[in-house]
Amino acid sequence: MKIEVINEVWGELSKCELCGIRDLVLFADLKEEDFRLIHQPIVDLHFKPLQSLYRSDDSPDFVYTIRSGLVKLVNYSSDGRYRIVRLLGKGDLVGIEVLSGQPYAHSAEALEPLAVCRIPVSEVLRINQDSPRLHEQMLARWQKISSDADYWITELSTGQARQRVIHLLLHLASLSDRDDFFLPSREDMGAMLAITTETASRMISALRSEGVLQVQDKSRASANLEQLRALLT
Amino acid sequence: MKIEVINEVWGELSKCELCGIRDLVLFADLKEEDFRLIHQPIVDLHFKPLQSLYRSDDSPDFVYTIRSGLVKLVNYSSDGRYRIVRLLGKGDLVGIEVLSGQPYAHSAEALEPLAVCRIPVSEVLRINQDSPRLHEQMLARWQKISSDADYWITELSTGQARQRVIHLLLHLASLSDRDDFFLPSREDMGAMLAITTETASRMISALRSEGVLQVQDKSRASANLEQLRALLT
DNA sequence: CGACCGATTGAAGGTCGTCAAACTACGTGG
DNA sequence: CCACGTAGTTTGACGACCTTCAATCGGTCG
Repeated sequence: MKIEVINEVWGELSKCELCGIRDLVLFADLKEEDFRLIHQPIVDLHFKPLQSLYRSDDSPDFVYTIRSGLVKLVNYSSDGRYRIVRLLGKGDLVGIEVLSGQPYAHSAEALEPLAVCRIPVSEVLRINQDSPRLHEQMLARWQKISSDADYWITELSTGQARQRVIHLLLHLASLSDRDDFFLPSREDMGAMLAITTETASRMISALRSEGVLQVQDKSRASANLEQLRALLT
Repeated sequence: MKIEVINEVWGELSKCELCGIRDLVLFADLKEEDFRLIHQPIVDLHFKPLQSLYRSDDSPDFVYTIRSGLVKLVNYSSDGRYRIVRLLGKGDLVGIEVLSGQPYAHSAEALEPLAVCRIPVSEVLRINQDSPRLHEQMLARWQKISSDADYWITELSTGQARQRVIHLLLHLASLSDRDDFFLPSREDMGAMLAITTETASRMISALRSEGVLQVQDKSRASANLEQLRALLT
C-alpha cells in the first residue's frame, strides 16, 4: 500500500499555527519558541479505508494526530480472532503509548478516509523535556482514553447484543461531524461488541425494519438519536 | 464506617524515603528537595473489605497509593446494576484522574484488607508544577491503566464464561504476592466478567471438581496456574 | 457474464440467564 | 448452648438469546 505525502508542515511554522483543528491537537498549547525545537518534519498523510497506520510490532517512531476520519485500534490474538478496543476520531492522538517508551500496543487502521499529521516521537520527547506545555495535554489525553475504555467496558461489552449495537450507533453518531455517521462492517461491529457478524447483521436489520435506522451507503447511516436512546430503557 | 488513621507521614521526610514499596510509588523519583514542598499531611490509612475509599460523587481531594491489598473500581448505573472496570494492587495509584481536574470516575472499594497512603491532590499538583520528576511516573501509570483496560476488554469481556473466569483467576494470581490469591464473591466476579452470579458459581464449581482450583477460605483460593492456562487452549 | 466478498436470513443446537429451591456459614438472641 | 434468621453459594430446570452452520442475496470487479 502506498502512502501519499501531501504536505510537509515543517519549515513553515505558520502551518501548525494555522491548523484548522489547532485547539484540538497535542500541540495546542505550544508557543512559537516551542515549534523552533522541531527538527524532524511533521507530515500530512492521507489513508484510505483498510490501510494501516502501523502494526503492533512496527518500530514505534511516530504518533499521529487525526485531522479527519476514524481509526480503529485492533488487538489480534494468535488464533486469528481480533478485538477492536477503541475508536479514535478528530483531534485524537494515535499511538500515544510510544511516548512512554513502549511499543505500539495495537494495530491502527483507517476506517473512513483519513487525514493525519504524522509526528516523529523524537520531536515530542524533545519538546517535552524543555517545555511543560505538553504535559497537561498528555494527561488530558490519557484521561480521555481511560474514560473511553470505561465506556467500552460498561456499555459496549455488557448486556444484550441489541443494547450493545444501539450504544455503538450512538457512539458513532457522537464521533461524526455530520448528520449521518460511519457504519462499520458487520464483522468490525462484531469485533467491537464481542458478538458474531451474524448477530450484528440481525440487529442492524431489525433496527432498519423498525424505522429507527437508515442505511445509506455501505458504510454510512443515519438515525433518530432520540428514538435510539429511548430503545435502551 | 470509621477510618483508622494509623500514622502521619508528614513531618518526617524519612517516612516516605524509607517506604517499603518506595520504588513502586508515585513519588519514587522525588528528591529530598521535592518532599520539602509538601505542606499537607500524607496519612497511612487502613480499610476493611467492603469499605469505600471514595464514591464517584465525592469531592476529589485525595489520591491513594496502595501499600497492600486490592481495590475494585466500580461503575454503578442508575438501574442498580454495577460493573467493575478495573482492579488495582500494590503500588497502584487510586483516583489518578482527579489530578487532571476531573471528578472521581468510579467508586473505589477495598476487597482485601487494605493499606494505603492518602495523598492530598493539592500536594501532587504543587510538586508537579515545580518538579518534572513526577511526569514520567504519571505517564507510566496512565500507560499501565490503558493496557490493563485492553486486557479487561480482550480477555475478561470476550469469549465464553468459562474462559473469562479462568482469565480472571490467572489475573488475580498475578496480583498476589503469595501462592494463594484473592477469590472475589460470585457477584463481584459477575460484575467483572459481565456474567451472572449463578454462572460464575457454576464455573468455579466445575473448576473445583476438575481439581484445578482449591478454594480455601471464602475469599482465598489456590490453583495450578500451568494447568489453568492449559484449559484456555 | 461469472467469481467473489460481504450482508442477510433461516434452522438447529448450545450457552447462558432466569427463577426457584436447597444448602452453608455466620451471627444474633432466646 | 442451641435455635433461628440472614446472606451468599450452589444446584436444578427451563427458556431466551446467541452462536454455529448453511444457504441465499446483492453488489463489485475482473
